[in-house]
Amino acid sequence: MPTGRNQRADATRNRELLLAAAEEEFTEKGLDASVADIARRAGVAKGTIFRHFATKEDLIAAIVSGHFAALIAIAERLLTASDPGAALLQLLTETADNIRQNDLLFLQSITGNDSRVLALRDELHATITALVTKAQEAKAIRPDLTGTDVFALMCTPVHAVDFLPNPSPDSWKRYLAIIFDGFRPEGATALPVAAPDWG
Amino acid sequence: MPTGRNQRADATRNRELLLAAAEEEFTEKGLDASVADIARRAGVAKGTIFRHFATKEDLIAAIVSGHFAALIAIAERLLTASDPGAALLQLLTETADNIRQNDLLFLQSITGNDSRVLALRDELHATITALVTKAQEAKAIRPDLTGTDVFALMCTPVHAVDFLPNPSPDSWKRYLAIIFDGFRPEGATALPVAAPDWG
Amino acid sequence: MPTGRNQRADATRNRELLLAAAEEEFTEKGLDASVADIARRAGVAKGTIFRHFATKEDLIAAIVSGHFAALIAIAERLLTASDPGAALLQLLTETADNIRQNDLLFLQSITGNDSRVLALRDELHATITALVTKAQEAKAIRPDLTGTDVFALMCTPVHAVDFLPNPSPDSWKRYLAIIFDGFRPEGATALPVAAPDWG
Amino acid sequence: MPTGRNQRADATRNRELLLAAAEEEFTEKGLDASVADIARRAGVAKGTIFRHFATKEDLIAAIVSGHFAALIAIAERLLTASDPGAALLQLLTETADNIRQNDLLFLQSITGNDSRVLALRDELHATITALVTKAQEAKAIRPDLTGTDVFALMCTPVHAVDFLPNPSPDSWKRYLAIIFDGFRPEGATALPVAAPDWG
DNA sequence: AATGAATGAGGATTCATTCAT
DNA sequence: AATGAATGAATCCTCATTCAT
Repeated sequence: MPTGRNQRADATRNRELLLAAAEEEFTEKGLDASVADIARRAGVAKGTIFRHFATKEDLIAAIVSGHFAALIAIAERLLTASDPGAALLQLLTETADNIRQNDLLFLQSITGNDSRVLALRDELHATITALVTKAQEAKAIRPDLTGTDVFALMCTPVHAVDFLPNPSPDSWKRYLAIIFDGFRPEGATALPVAAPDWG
Repeated sequence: MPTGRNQRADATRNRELLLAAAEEEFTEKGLDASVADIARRAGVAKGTIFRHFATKEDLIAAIVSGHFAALIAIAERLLTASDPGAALLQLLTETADNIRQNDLLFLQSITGNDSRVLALRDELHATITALVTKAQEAKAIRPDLTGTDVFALMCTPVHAVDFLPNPSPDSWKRYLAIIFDGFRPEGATALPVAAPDWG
Repeated sequence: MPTGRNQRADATRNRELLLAAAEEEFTEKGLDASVADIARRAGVAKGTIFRHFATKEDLIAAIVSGHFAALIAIAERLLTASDPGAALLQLLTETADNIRQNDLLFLQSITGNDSRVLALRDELHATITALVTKAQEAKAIRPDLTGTDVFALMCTPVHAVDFLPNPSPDSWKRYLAIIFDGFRPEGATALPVAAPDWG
Repeated sequence: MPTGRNQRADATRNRELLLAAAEEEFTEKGLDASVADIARRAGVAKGTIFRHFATKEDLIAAIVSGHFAALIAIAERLLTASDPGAALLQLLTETADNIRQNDLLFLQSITGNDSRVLALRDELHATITALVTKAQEAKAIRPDLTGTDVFALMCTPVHAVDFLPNPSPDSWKRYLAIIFDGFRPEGATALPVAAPDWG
């Protein structure tokens, strides 16, 4: 016996289906994935997509927001870890793993105006910065590194894999290890340019 | 009255104009830059573009080929340098600098079928591998690194900058330095996964 | 707990709310006013509108019917006035005033098939014809004018205002006066074409 | 042997075909006539319409402009007539005749921002005002009438016909005669409202 | 070889209407 | 009776590509 609650449950399910379908389509076809294809993949009518997301851009913002939120959760959890250096490496590992399945990095380019996305991005940046500071106090990473640097480099291991002819699903771990080795405090080269501002 | 020779000269010039205009447009607007805008920027008619490049994809392949060729030239020149470690760093620096001006990375996604582009990419990969080997023989970089690894990581300094809210034009130098620090042989962490195959 | 009676009362109220909201929306946005906006303005769900009016066209027909009914009431009241000429002018004045607030003229274009609207229109035409005849018997207006003529010209004062760059709300009175001056019997020009048939 | 000139001639012809088709479609279906239908009627592809008119609104502006230009030509020609009163009547006659075939009055509603249309409208208004002044100096029409009044009333004879169940193509002449009788100077009623401003 | 007009498939979005709850 | 989610046809417009000149 379906209640009003059930109806809402159906709509919620459609929303999830759409987000999932959109992620897959965007991953496969990039930003030009069509709303029609997303709807088809989700098994709903084209119009339904606009009930849930007023605009294609809104849909993208929702996806990006979801990922940022997930990354924030990861980072906050790691903030209480006992070994700050390991925690930072763990953050980068989980981040890359989260991103690896759906490389939505390019989606960010469109969400530059969405205040919700921007707020989440700032929050993630702040949490990462806190983690970086802790790791530096523990002398686990080089002292000239900033949270902004880590934020910028966070996705590069996954991205590096994209330039390979036959990307294997695990190679990002290799590139993360190399980059993290660049974070070591011992024998670090003096950096040629000052750290970029965040805001 | 233009002679056959002159006409050919004009056509060649148009080709160059179109390639230059296309690079600028793609840099500014990404893959969605329109053929019409490129033609307008080059100062030729829309139809002319298709006389030179059968397809928008062909045009992109031509651009990407040009950049690969430039990178190959750089790499080959550095092959004869006396300090192989410095040469490798120099390669990555010049590559990033070359890319920074016209980020054509996204263009690669489309050229996966173009045999000319693939051949050039293979050639670049081979030259980089030779440089890497020399640097390893000189013990300038860690021995577990492969040419494929360097190829994959080559663009990441530039890409990292794209994730910053206010990208400053020089920040890639900072990220290249950090990543290159990860190439140091001393105290390198054992890499968790094997190097990916190239072909 | 609403009883059957209460529910019916609610439904009636909803119908009125919808009609009022629809008039406002149509006035503001023309025929393209959306059913969704009307529902929102009325404070009911979109589905409810279709319980009351099977079709958007039906809703429009209901509005037009209401206005025709109002005009009929005005005309019938004036049928008993002592000065038939003044009564005719009064009819045109009240009509224009009624129309001015909600220009529903454009709505008529759609209701050409609705028998209820057509019947009301015929009734209004008949009443106007009676008023015209009385005015002619009193020699207040030119004898070659027909009820059909007056019906046709009835809305023109309001419409004339629409062609002005800055319409002022009272200008229709000016145009009604001018047109009504064309109704004067003295010195009337012979009309070049016969009066149109009504049905 | 077709030259560049011929090609241009073809394009010009398509432009005319499109304008004609658009007028017919708009006349039949109102502002909601679809671009696709217009293209089909003109016998060209949908895309062609946008080569000639960047926007549906632009197309409408072109139509309205054409009509305003025609009316201006009529008015200017009549400015030199010997009998100014007859000239004014003639203007209204030719205007109505011009408009009768394609009632594009409603199209004006959309062109409120198009400076070209606005300029033509102002020019027409000015010319009409000149004609009115001349007619008043000749005591052919009432002295309290303005060019703005005539502009506003210009289309009403045609519009009146639209409210008839079976509009006959000539009835507008009847309504023009009636309205023009309202312009007579003798026995004119004092107008209840001041003449509206133009700009 | 160059031009630019024409083509038509494809894209995002809107909206009247239907339907499950 | 009311709700609001889902539908899918229709709309304006864009753009790579073709073609007549």
